[in-house]
Amino acid sequence: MGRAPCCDKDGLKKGPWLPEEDQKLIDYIEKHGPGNWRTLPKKAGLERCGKSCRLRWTNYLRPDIKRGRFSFEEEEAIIQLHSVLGNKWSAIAAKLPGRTDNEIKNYWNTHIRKRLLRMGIDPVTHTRCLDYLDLPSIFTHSSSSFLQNSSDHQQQQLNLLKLLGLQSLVNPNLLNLASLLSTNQNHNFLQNFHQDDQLMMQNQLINDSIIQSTMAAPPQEAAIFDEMKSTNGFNQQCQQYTAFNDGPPLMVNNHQWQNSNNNNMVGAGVNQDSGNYQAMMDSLLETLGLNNEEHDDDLRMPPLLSTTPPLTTSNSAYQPNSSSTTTTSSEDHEIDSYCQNLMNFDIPIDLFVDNV
DNA sequence: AAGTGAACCAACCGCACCTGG
DNA sequence: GCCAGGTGCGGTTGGTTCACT
Repeated sequence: MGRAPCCDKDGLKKGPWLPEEDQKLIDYIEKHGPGNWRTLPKKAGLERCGKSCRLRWTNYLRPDIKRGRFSFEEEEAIIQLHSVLGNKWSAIAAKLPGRTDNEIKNYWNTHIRKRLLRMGIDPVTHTRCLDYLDLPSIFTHSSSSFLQNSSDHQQQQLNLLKLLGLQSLVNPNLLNLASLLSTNQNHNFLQNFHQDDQLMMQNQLINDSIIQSTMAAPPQEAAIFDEMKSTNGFNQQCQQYTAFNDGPPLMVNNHQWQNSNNNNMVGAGVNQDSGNYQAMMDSLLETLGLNNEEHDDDLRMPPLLSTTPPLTTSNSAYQPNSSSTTTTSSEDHEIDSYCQNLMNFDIPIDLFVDNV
């Protein structure tokens, strides 16, 4: 049995609202308040369905609606909130006074989403896109620190395939968790909160991610995450790790946990911390009766998530200095670089986020 | 000036959740 | 606990405007 329609649509008007209709709706709501949307149209003398009236009021006629172009600050808030909340437009709108979910959604789809794509950033995951079909240019991308760190071409290719394997084979939920725990994106992002808020939010994000991952993960992975949740000091150790390291930890040689940015692996503290992380993961696996050789693929951290220099090689990726790509206006250029900064989470959003 | 395609955005649609009987 | 109505939300559509040829 299907649901009954929200109202009898026979004879009801659809399409754009006329000024007279707007005025009737405004007059009625100012006098009686929004109330029951189903009965409102009849009482207000409108030949519209209640749903249409509600939408017109909430998206257009409400007195507190701010109209006009989105400011840089608003755009910044939208991107950052979207990275945390996803397509929860109403939740995002709740953090931006005067803006409606519909308006934000439209602005995202028509402006921000395209801009991020042009910059080679996946607007869904907020991580860099990698065009797997353009492998030759990846192999010849000499500016990549990943390749610079390898000694010979064969090793470079081997590492690259390993890298791609990490990106494509690991459970996406694990990647999310891994990036959450370890990337400097989130470190910088969290850095901008007061310490208490920071700890609270980071724990919340970690717990949410673990819950989400556990729900979607196969039984063995679920068991690992249950253990992670119950392991004393796990969150604290992750925070310590991200506080000292620029990039996500990597599992190398099946046994060693290592900072992804080898150049920074020189300080004693950093090495010590890397060792702590490794010890943590090793003890966790041992507790579960697992060992690294058998399960490292499941727990390896993704090296490409945010910390490595741009490895995006898609033909459509935004390349500011490339003459072969479509040129953008200076304004777009400016906004693009602005967005690039946003993706590093260097700009505080605490003005917009009370509690996430 | 006319034609065409892209961009924009208000509005619609269908689903899911909430709530009261 | 079940059901139906009310409401909110996210995805999509289609009309209008703009830019380009």
